[in-house]
Order: sequence, then structure tokens, then C-alpha cells
Amino acid sequence: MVQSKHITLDNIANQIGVSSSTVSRVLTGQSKKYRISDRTTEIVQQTARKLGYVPDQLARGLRTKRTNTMGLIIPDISNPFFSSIARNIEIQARKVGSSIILSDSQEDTQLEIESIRLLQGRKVDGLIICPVGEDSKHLKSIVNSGLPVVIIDRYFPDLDCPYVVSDNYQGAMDAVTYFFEMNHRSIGYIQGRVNTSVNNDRIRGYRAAHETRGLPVDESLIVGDSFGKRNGYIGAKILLAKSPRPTAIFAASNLISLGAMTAIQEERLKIPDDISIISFDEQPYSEHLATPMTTVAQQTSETGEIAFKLLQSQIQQDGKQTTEGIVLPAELVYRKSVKKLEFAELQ
Amino acid sequence: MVQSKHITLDNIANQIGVSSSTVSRVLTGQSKKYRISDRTTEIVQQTARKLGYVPDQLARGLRTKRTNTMGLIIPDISNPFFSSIARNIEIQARKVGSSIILSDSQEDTQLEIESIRLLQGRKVDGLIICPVGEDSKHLKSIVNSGLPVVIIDRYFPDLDCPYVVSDNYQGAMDAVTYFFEMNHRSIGYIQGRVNTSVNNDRIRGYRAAHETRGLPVDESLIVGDSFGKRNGYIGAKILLAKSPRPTAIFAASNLISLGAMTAIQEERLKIPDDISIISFDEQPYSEHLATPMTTVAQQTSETGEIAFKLLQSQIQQDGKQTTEGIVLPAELVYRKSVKKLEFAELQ
DNA sequence: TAAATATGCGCAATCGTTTGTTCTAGTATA
DNA sequence: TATACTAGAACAAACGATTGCGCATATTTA
Repeated sequence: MVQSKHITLDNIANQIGVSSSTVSRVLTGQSKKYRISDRTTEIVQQTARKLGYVPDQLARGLRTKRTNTMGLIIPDISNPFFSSIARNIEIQARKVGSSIILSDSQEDTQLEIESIRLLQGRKVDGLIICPVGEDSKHLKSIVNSGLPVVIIDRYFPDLDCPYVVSDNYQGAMDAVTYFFEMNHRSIGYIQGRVNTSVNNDRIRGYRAAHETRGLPVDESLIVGDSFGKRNGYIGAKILLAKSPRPTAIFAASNLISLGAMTAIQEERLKIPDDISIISFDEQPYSEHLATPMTTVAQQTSETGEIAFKLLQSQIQQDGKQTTEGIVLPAELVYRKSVKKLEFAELQ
Repeated sequence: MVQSKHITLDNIANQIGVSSSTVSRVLTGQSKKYRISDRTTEIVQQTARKLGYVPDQLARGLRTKRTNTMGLIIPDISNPFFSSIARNIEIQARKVGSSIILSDSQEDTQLEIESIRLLQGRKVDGLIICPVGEDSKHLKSIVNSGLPVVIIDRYFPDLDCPYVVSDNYQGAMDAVTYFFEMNHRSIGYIQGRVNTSVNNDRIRGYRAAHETRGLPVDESLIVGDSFGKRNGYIGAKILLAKSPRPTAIFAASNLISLGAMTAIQEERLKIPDDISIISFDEQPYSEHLATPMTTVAQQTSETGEIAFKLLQSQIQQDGKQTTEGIVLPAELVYRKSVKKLEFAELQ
């Protein structure tokens, strides 16, 4: 293999005595358009192949203003919910020859802002962001700058930008309604980060379910402030210490329920006999848990695919967005973590 | 905000009446070296900040031959084992201002090869690869090309390239030995992709544990051919159908054990009463499973961090690698999925 | 006071591609 | 035979940043 270093268009051009522009045109499939002869075309292609030419995307991007690269900013890629989305974005990207630059914002708005800067410098064609905070100032400024952006998992009412989210309202409503149907009346809610759309919508669903039944919401049953495992643990500890103890817990994420389970275990309580639980986020392991978990499943692979396609079309239309937002249904997956209370058990 | 479009060095230079080279030198912190006056330095910095200058990494990379970008090729980013590694790589990268281009090879060698090409074109400074197949030809050719590469999770004896792997041999040995200590004698092994170093080493450990005890290996107890969930399901089905049935199953990955659990459930068997199981890969949910799972824990975050640092130092030393390979211990996490057999239960 | 050195910065080439324009033959048309 | 096309390809200017070298002044040294 004569792969001395890096083969450039000029290398090829010199090798066969044509100009680099000719080589470029052939290799980008513009032979016809620029009337390159079949013979020349053939020779160029052969030589390129023989030398193992790989076009320099930096140079190309510099010239064309298109890098076929997209930025993906995720709060925590190790969370299977996000990594599943990421995977589907990557798979779509590959299909059209795009690459994904991954940025883990570590649930930190400051890092998120830094990531945006970084990715802008890398001249990504567009950005898919799962924003971490309540504030959308930095997002607004980048959307205004004309860079195509798609938001996932969250949305901001005052931000004019396409988004893909689950129907968190309906999902929470269904879950809590199901609790009601199983005769639960005291349902704790371990929420995620407050003031995010995800959380707001789920809370709204939680309240709406109560309202529909004409039941008041006990505000002291709403605890927590993050989507992490630790918060699940703490939230459950608090809920379980109340008396009377709530009979059910609604956990706002897979990590929250994991933490909650640890707390429940520590208190030597059994699911669902002592406490019922429903968790947002279906996971491969949900059915294999000590008590198979009733969950609210979000469509992660669809989220990824749609987000990418939304971004793509936005890029192709040169930043002009046509779609407003897409809401994907969230579906309750029934398992064993909710007990049907007999009326005798109710206080 | 006067962020018309993209601010370049020239924009700044014109604005304040200096040359773009001066601006460049100031902004890259070379004022002293090139004797730029404090006054000029100050003005340049202010103007750059005011205009919101973000250096074009494409142009910079084209000129400097350094992109501060690394490629990461992973078989399945939605697998928490890999996403955990990916996360730690990204966190390290961020610390030094590097970006990660993520490529999901979808367990397909062909896609892996494509990914390598793609990333080469994007002029990554280096590559971290978790190779999917048994073949290392394509890896060898890229290592020879001088591009810094670090292999993770696997290694190839004939490939001169730094790697970071778990001590799969020891991990498997410990697991199987523990089975023996609990009086198991018939231990099924649901293996992953054959002929990968991971699998080879685990098999070696499995065999060595037998050998140490002077016990023969029943080859029919070694089943399976992939690290996926489906294979776990099928493998378990096969093992459970044998008679006499093995008393224990060693699952070569988190996904395999997940699949195996489904099969075990279908057969209406209980862990550990009817069948004991140990799984490779510790997961956040391991302790919350129907039967808390005894696992072989790999150090995923360390793997990511070390891999990145290995790559970094290789890049800084301009491709000359000094390290051979790093083996991280794998630790048995004891839980409840292994039953101590009474001798009466042995055939 | 002449020579030497220091200070502060600009010139212009370069990285590898793309692309609008131009150039040169050969061929067709009038 | 002069003119007009056409085919085929080269020229050269970008894109934005970096960097070796050079060029003026200003200051110091002998």
C-alpha cells in the first residue's frame, strides 16, 4: 500500500496530468455537467481509488459551508433513555452520510452553553438539544442566529423552534388515573427538575387526574427536584416517612424509580403490597425487577428518528422551519407494581 | 446583538485597523511571543468579545492539522455498558477542549469500516474503537497509517495498538469458581460473539476454573454466539431444555442475562431456587431485579477515562505509542442469584 | 554619532476543496 | 473561407486561520 500520508486532489491531478478542478468535478459526480470526457473520468476514478483518496471534509466544509455534521447535546448519555435516542439519531445520520458530534452537558446549563459555542465553532449544520434547565435565553439567541435547531424531550413555549416531546401530560394523567382505578387516593409524586416542560406537563397531568375525580391534591405529596437516582432515593424516603403514608408513588423517571426502590427496600417495604409504584420510562429491565414495574413508555427510537428528520429538512430549507412541534404518545405498560386496594385498606 | 453572521479574524482586524495575523496571535495567546503591545492586545480582545467571535475550527484545522476531535466507534451506544464508557470519554474530552464524533457501528464490521473512513475524512486526531468482529485487518491498516488509535473492550494479539480491557479471564474464573464453591458442578455458559478476545478470555477463565478443580468441561454447556438479548434468551432456552439441567448459568453480558431471565421466567423457574445465575456487567438495576443479581463488574468509567488519556498522550507524542495495553480488574459483586446447593441436590 | 538591537506589527503563503470564468482546439455552420 | 459553436479542461479566487519572514521605527550601545 503506497499510502504515504494523505492523498489530495492535487496528488491525483499531478499523477495523471490534469488539474485538481477536473479531479474534483469527477469525484463529486459532476463529470457530465462540466463535460469531462469519459476517458478522463475513468482515469481519475481509478487513480483515486488506487491511491485511497479520502476527501478532506475540513477543506470541503470551509469552502462549501456545509459540514454534514450535527451536534447532539444530551444531559447524560449514560442514561438509557437518552442513549436510546442518541442511537437512533446516529443511525439516521449515517444513512445520509452525516456525523454526530456528541456533547454531554452533565445536567449543567453552563456546560450546555459551552457546548453550543464549541459546536458552533465546529460549524455543525444543525443542533439537536435536550436542554437541561428552565431558562431558554441561550437557546433563543442561537435559534435567532439562524442555526437550525431541534429541541427534544422538552419545549419552551416562548421559543420558536421545532421540538419532539412525549405526551407527558397524558402519560402522567393515565398513570395517576390508573392508581385511582386501583382505589389509591394518596399518591406521592417524585418529580424531576422543576420548571422544565417535562416536569410541568407531568404535574399538570397529575393534577388533572385528581381534578377529574374531584379529589384535592395534597401538595405535600409532591417532592423532589431532579431526574436523578439520588433524588428518587431522597424523595421516597420523605414520602415513606409521612403518616399516613401514601399508598402509591409516581416516579418521574427511570432513575428516580431506581433510587426509590432502594429507599423502599431500606424501609423493608414490599412493592406492591406495602406501596405501589409507577415509573416513567420503560426499560429493558422493567419486566425483570423484583416486582415487574408498571411504566409509562416513551417512544425513544421514534423521538430520535423524528428529531433528526426535522433537523434535516430544516437544514435543507436553509434554516426556515415549517414544523412547530411534535408530540408523541406515551403509553402505560401494565405490570405488577400497582396493587388493587380493597376499600378496607383505605383510611 | 450585532451578530450579523459569522465573525472572522478579518472582521475584527478591519474594525480596529490591524492585520488579521495580529488578531490571530492575540487570540491564541501569543501576544508576548510576537511582541504585540498591551494596548493592541487589550483592544483586540475586547473587540473579539464584543463581536462574539468564535474561531472557525475547520479553517484552523485545515491549517494546523489538528482538529481537537476524536472519533468514537461503538457497537451499540444504547447498551448502558458502552454508553457509560462513552460518557466518561466525553467528559475527559471536554476537559481539554476536544470533541467526540460518535459512530454506532451497529455490531456490523462493514459499518465499522465505513465509520473509520468517514472519521478519517473528518480529520479526527485519533480514534477510540470498540471493534465488533474477529478480524483486525482494517484496524491494522489504519494503525499503520499512523493515526493514533486506542482499542477498548477487546484486543488483538497481532495488533500493535494500545488497548483497555477488563480482566475477563479473571472475572470469568472468579464467577465460575464461586459457582463451584456453592457446590455447583454443571454450569452453562451463554457466550457472546465467538472469537472475540472478550469471549475467548472469558471462556478461558471458565475452562481454567474447571481445570483448577480437576473437573471436565462439558462442551455442550457452552452455547450462544452474540452479546445480545436475543442470544441470551435462546441460549437459556437451550440450556434449560437439557437433562439433566445445569444448575447454574453464567451469562456473558448484561443483555444476555436479560434475555436469559425471560427464558427462565417462561419455563416457570425461579432464580436461584431452580437455577443460579451470574451475569457479566454490573448495572444500576442489578440489585433491584426479581432476584438481585450476582454480577462481574467492569470498571466502565475508568475504561473511558484511561482510553481517552492513552489516546491523548499518543496524539501528543505524534503517533508514537508507548503503552502496550491496560487490563482493569473485574470484580465479583455478590448478591442473591446463586444458591448454595446441598450435596443432596447434586446428581 | 554610527551601529546594533529591540519593539511592534504586516505580508503573503499555505492548508485542500469548490466553482465561476476563461482558454484552446477542433468541428460545424453559413 | 470566415465565423460560430462545442467539447474539454485549466486558471485562479475564494473559504478562515496560522505562521515564517521581513520591514519599519525606536531605543540602546560603543
